[in-house]
Amino acid sequence: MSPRLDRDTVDRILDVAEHLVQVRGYNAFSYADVSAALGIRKASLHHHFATKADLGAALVERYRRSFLAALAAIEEAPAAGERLGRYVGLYRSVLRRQRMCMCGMLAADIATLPAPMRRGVARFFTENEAWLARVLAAGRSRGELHFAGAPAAIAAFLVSALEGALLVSRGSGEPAHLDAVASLLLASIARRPPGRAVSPRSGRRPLRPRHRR
Amino acid sequence: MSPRLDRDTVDRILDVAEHLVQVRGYNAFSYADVSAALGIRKASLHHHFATKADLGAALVERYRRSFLAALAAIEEAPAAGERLGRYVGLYRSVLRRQRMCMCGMLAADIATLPAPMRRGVARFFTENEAWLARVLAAGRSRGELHFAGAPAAIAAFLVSALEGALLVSRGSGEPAHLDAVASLLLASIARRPPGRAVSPRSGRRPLRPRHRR
DNA sequence: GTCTATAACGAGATAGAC
DNA sequence: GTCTATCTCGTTATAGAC
Repeated sequence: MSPRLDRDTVDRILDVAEHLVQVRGYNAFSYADVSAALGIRKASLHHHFATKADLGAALVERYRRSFLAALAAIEEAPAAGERLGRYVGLYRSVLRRQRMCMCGMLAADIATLPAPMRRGVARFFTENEAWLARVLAAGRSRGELHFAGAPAAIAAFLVSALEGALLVSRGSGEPAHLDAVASLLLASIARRPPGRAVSPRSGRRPLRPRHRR
Repeated sequence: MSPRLDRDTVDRILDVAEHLVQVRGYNAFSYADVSAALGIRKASLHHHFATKADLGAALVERYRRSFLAALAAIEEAPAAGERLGRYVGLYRSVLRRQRMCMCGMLAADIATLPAPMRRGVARFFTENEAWLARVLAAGRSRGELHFAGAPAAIAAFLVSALEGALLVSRGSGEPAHLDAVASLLLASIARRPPGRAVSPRSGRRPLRPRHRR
């Protein structure tokens, strides 16, 4: 009975566990940590998630779905540039909250994860890249974006750069790292301003902050 | 006495531990793992590294120095393009050996590391980027490379993209990921062919595989 | 659904013989 | 320098009362 309360507890457990994984990694958080944060006993946690592997699998599944939902929300923006800006914003927000992308963190832990978690992590990245590739392809065909090569390759590139920027920002203790990378990424793909004549050096300037005409 | 044998044992311990960290992370390897791999008892390991924190600090220090040495070796190549190619090759080699960059891995674990390790990891990234920035600046001033913006920003960008490519390659189970990213990176910085006139669309093409011309 | 209590194990670390 | 033996603690997990 009382499926409502049950649901809530499960969600609260997942919230805390997700945060812990994003900050400490899968192997450096325990039921005791979740227990302390929630004011609930370890044994009670096992009632909701029998094993840590079960908890981990639920964690990945929820994160993946919620990320996909965020991507779907971004598609409501009509302009490709806006979509990319918001996509990058997802990563900025992760860093602002002093976390790592949960699946990026789990990618580091991959060798130690149970198989269902590994599959979920792989799926997160392939779906993430597939979505990006669609946005890129649509944006280019509408003349809103400018890049050469396969959208899938650029998508892989964007995901790598953003995940890496989160990682290096943590490692170097320099949060501005991500902003520098994000600016370069967006500028290198944004449409060149159409009014601008082709000056000899107009070639490539991956640096300027976006918007601007 | 017998400092020779001592040295060797220390090195073998560090070799095994480094591998374990690159594959499993700092929190998912133990003295028991090293012990088993080396055929030496746990207590003997403690003779060489009193605590895991000591072992970890030595690990970071050695990795950082050895990476710097690899960078110094790369500088023997006179051409900037060649230097960058070899730099990217360092990352390719890590992936080929089915590992993660050790400091990239430790960047994920950063919240759980003892302070000396954290400092070593941060230093690894700043030195790494500083070296790259120098290579980029020199290459551009000699007309061998082509990019806009501060070399330091591009350096941060390259490191992020490569670390991220290693990470995502692991997470997605798709090793080709890194190759795609590496090609895009090198192409976006390589010198534009001088013979080529400035065509209306020559603007920006971060995409095409280098050489050609 | 939550609790207390406890089992079973592996981790990092130490003492002291050889 | 390496060993055996042992300690202490934290971890995942279970049993069974409330």
